Amino acid sequence: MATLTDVTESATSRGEQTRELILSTALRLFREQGYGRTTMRAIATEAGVSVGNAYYYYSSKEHLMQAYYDHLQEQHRDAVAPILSTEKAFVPRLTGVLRTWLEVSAPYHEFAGTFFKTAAEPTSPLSPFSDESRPARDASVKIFRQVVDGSDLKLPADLEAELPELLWLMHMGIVLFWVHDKSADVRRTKALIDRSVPLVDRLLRLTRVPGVRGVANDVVGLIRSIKP
Amino acid sequence: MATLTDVTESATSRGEQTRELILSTALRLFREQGYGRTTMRAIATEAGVSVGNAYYYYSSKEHLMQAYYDHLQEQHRDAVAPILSTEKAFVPRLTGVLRTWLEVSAPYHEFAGTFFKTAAEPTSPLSPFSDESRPARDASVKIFRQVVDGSDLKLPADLEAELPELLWLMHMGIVLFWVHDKSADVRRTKALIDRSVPLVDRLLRLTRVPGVRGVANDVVGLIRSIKP
DNA sequence: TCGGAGTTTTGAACATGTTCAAGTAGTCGG
DNA sequence: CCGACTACTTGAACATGTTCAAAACTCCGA
Repeated sequence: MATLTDVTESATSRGEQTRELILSTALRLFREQGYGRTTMRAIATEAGVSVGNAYYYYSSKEHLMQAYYDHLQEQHRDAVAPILSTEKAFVPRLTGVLRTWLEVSAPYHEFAGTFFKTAAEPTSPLSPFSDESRPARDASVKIFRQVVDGSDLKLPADLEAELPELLWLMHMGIVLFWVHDKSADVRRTKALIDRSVPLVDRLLRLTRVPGVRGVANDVVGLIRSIKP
Repeated sequence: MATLTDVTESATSRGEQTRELILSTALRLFREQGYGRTTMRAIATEAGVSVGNAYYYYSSKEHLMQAYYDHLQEQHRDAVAPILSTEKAFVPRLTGVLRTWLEVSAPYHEFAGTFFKTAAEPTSPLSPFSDESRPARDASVKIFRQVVDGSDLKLPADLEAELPELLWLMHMGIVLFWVHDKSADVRRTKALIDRSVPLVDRLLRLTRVPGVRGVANDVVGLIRSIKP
């Protein structure tokens, strides 16, 4: 609960407490019964407010999820800090960041599917590509920029500039895999991380090989050309 | 209409006509007003049946979309045949297949977002990774297998075996990009295809370079290890 | 203290996907 | 032709996200 109230600066107007009460109740119910089975009526009742009041603070059920996403984001950023400040090698840095995300998100694995469902819709404000979630996305990319900058990697400047976003994309891919991962203790996702990170490392270092550098340049050019 | 009725073998039982009437009405309304704004009541009314009857044939609104997806699949397979039988070089083969998908799907671009939204949910039968959509997925992968097999590519056997699925994955990525592409005439998606295909081609041919082959082998190993 | 402006709260009403018990119609063995 | 079995059809009822007009509350200046 404390983590939730910490998030916003101390109550600015009357309703802040109600807002947070609704949010924490919603997150709890989402976790306990899944997103689909949690009704707005249930959230309102459990929080001791009316349905209309819940809508006064969160204009839709999806927006409650958006709030969850921001919450997750902050937890991840905090949990990752010690790794980034101690570890210097690229592989453990990236592995650590990705596995930490797994840990932070674990309680929500079951209902995460529904989250990414709505996130996949381009018109949804929850889409990871939407303007509305730019702050969260930028914050996430920033983490990967730290992964790159603080590491022992030596890369061509242009590739290094694009790399954080590419790693964020990789992260999104892993999240997609995780959402579908039904193995015990998400073993398969963990395996994916542990095996793909060293591979990325090798690939990146390969960019020094003459024949490969050309392709790498093309990749960078492609990325740049399709950016909005 | 013809394409729709062709799909299933000639009427096996009484209700087949009704089934197809409902489907074609639904697809038309989806196209005309978008998925979200098309109500089941509207579909039923327009098709001249009751709401309950629509549910007798399609157990949910999502299943109507599943039917649309199958329909699209078949159109793509047919439209792609001439390319696969004439073109021999890998780059134009793959480019042709991907751009043809764009053409076939163009009328549905607007409401495709909603489609892929539900498709992204792992528990949905519409998920491209679900058992229920395995037939459609296999059919799609098969197209990419033809792209590889009929081309001038010379690759290590294990990589060649995995390549069709990898290309299908690439296709999914492009679809995701397309869904979010708001540029006129989906120019950006077309650019993505035209630039990324030659890049893939170069990457694949690079696997002959000694230093690269090791990485390629690891990629193949990784793919295999995470398959369910 | 009073009145009003802004903020918060309420719950009934609405829209729409979905279910279901009941009805209808075609079909087949006798 | 009859009865019954299956296939099909119906529409009212239900569940739940969302809206909204009205009420309640808070705060502040006169």
